[in-house]
Amino acid sequence: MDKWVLIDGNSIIYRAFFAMPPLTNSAGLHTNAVYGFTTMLLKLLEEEKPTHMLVAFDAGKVTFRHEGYEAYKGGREKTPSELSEQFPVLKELLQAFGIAQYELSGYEADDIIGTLSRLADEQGVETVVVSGDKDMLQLASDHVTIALTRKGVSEVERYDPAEIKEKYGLTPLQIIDLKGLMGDTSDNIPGIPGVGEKTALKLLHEYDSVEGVLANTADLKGKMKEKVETHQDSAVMSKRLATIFREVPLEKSTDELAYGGYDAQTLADMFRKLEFKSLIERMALPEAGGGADAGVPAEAPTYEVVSAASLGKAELASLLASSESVYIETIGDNPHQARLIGLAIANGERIAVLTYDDLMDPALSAPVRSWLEDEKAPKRGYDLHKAELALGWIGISLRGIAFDALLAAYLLDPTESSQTLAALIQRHRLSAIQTDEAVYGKGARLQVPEGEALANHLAAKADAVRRLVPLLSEELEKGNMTKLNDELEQPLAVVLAGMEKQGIQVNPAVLEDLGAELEKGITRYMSDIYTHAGMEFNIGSPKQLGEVLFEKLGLPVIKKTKTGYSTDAEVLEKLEPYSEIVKMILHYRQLTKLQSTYVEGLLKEIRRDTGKVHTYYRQTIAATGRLSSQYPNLQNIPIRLEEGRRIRKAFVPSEPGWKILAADYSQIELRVLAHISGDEKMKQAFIEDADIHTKTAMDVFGVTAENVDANMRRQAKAVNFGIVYGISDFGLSNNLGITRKDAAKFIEQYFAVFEGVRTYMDTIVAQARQDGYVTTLLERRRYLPEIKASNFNLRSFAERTAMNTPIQGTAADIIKLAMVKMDAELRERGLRSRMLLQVHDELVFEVPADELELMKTLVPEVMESAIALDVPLRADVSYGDNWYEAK
DNA sequence: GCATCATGCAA
DNA sequence: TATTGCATGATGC
Repeated sequence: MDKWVLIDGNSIIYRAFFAMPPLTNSAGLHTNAVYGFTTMLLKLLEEEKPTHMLVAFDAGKVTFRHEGYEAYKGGREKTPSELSEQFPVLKELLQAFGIAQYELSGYEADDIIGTLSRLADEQGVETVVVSGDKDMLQLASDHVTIALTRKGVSEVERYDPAEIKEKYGLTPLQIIDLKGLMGDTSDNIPGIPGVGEKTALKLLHEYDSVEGVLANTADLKGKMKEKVETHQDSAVMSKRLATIFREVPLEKSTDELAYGGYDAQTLADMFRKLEFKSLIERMALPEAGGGADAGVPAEAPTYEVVSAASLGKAELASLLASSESVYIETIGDNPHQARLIGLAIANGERIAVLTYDDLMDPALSAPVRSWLEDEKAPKRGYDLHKAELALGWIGISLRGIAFDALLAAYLLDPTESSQTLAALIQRHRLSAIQTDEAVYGKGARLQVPEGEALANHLAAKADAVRRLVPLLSEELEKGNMTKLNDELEQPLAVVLAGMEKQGIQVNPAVLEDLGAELEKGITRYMSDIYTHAGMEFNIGSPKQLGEVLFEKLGLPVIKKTKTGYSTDAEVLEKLEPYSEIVKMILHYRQLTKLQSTYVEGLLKEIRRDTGKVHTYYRQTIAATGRLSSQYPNLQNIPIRLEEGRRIRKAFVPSEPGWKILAADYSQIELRVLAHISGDEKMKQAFIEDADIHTKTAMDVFGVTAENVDANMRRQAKAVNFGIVYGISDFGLSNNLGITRKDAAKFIEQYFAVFEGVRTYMDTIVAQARQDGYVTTLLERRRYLPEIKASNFNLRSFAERTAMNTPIQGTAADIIKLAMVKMDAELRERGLRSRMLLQVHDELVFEVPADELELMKTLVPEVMESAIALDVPLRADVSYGDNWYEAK
């Protein structure tokens, strides 16, 4: 049985372009639309198993539809160059897939598809038409189903005539009448002005067709009658424009559409050119390519893989002494619970592999263990931070970390989504290694091989590190980041591991009591909400909640998400006046959030044996240079509302009589801004240690300190925040609930006062445009390729990022410096106090009573002197019996 | 089982 | 259509 799949190429590539995040290969070619198209193709091939396939394209600019209506498809924005450059690529890709493509001068893709689907219908061939355009529904029939893309491209929704009937109450052909009445702004088809989908459907249910409506205008009333009568011609013309022409003189026989599968080698070469690594992986395409610029194939290893067990004592000792790299393998995302798989130690010719079992055999592993723990034996590796934790939990302390390829790769491009070894190797055009997923599988299918397969993979990774180290070092040097790496990030990794291993004590009783209290509140609100709604439903489901609020109770819809009604807190606050249920829902949300994320979530993370939680700070995630925190995230523990703030009472010292001491930078980001912009007015404010938001209000509103009221200060504060985030009038207006015009006025007034800030913002954007990147005070770098995009949204985002990253990133640099210095201070002074947490602008310690007075001065001193700026840095310190009290 | 979405917490 | 993150429950494949 034949099965045809007909694809509307133009429609799908457009959808793909706007649905996919920007993506370029290393040659700078945009590939996102082609990527999206490809994922859709793969899905179709798998699900439909077509015998015949065709991708149709529009040809030329003028089609028969323009005869008599020149404005057809007028008013469309020009295709962005980022997309138009992908058309030839797509056509090449289709060739590689072996899929037929067709275009015919004077006709659009949908006419070609219309004609072919008519033939399919006549011959009774099962056919699927794929498009993003609802017009295509008119082609549906007993044999032809229409697959419309839905959110993204790879997901489609299928329609046969019955489903169209169900959804619209129309036959496929009536879809044409629908468009005749309602028009289509994207094609510049007018329809009847003022008639939208709702009205059009109502009319069609009554009168069947455009002609039917026009013949019965007498039945209509008022405005509606007037509109329909005035725009009769328009409706008729619109219907004509919307009608897909199904008699195109095809110069192609349907035999030419036969699909015989793709050639794996050809496709792999194409994917490599596009750098679709994940797809090569997913489809298990061959590694080596025949093409000129195909990826670098895996070469025969230049090293010998040996089991450490098979080496003589002397041989092993000499290999360790001359080691060039080490790779330590763990499985599991949380390094505190990760399973240590094994390790490989490489010098040029020989790579020794130890499995976990080998490592647990004291006789065998003693020399390796002492090498790992030897501060003087330099280790060059990959993600040694994680390795240090995993080793730490089995009683081995990793010392002497000299270079970390992951950290270096992050500094070289902190936005790169994949920093895996396989990806790094490929980016540097070194001979390929297998991905972890290919070797281990993932999720439920995760299976670590034994013996040689595992040894070879570990060895390949150790070898990969060995080859990457000199390349990455050199690139760091070129980017002026050697010092940042060697003196800040690398030492910090060790400091972080120490903090993480130490952990922070959590008192479960505090959480359990709070949990019991929350439970009561949750039960109460739940029953109140059910009573008020007149039914029971899952309040936690935005979908069900939306149905209750907006359909059952009829509250006004404020905002929509891409899947339905929005019910977020911002929306609910606007709905408060309409129904008492809204406030209950807000309270319910607040309590359940605390219960599930903070009470239950935190309890789950407490180690049974020690009563502590051990977070994992990730040093290679945030594009700005900040840390992030996982398992649990201790950087988002509630503080703003009292109810949530009480969670902090559970964080206590791990030794009796000790205190929790916390110190936070005051206004560090605005101080950084004052420094890097050099704005005199702002610098002066900090030199005087003024309240910056009040000072801003005074200057922007032109009043004296006494005349700054709370509202003025609040607005000034919002503007200051906006400045740090890369301001836009839209963003500020949204935040302050004022018009965009007023917001723009505010910003203008602000810039009139802080001229240096304006100059800085202009300069940094220009610089980003010129260099392609921005830097922080310590030369941390972030590339912003989209600063040159023609797409307004992409470009604006890049511009805001250019403004924000040097500020947020420099603040991150500074607290990281303070952490490294603080750690050294504690050591050198032989103090027992321990640094436990970092929360972006705050450091948290546990401190014995006899060190409290010293630490109260030492911590802020170290933080304030971490770096000298043109304005003073200020850190406020506080302490108490738990984190809540340290406020 | 897995990915994605909506939501909300922090700086 | 304001910057950077992470965890949760619901949902749909």
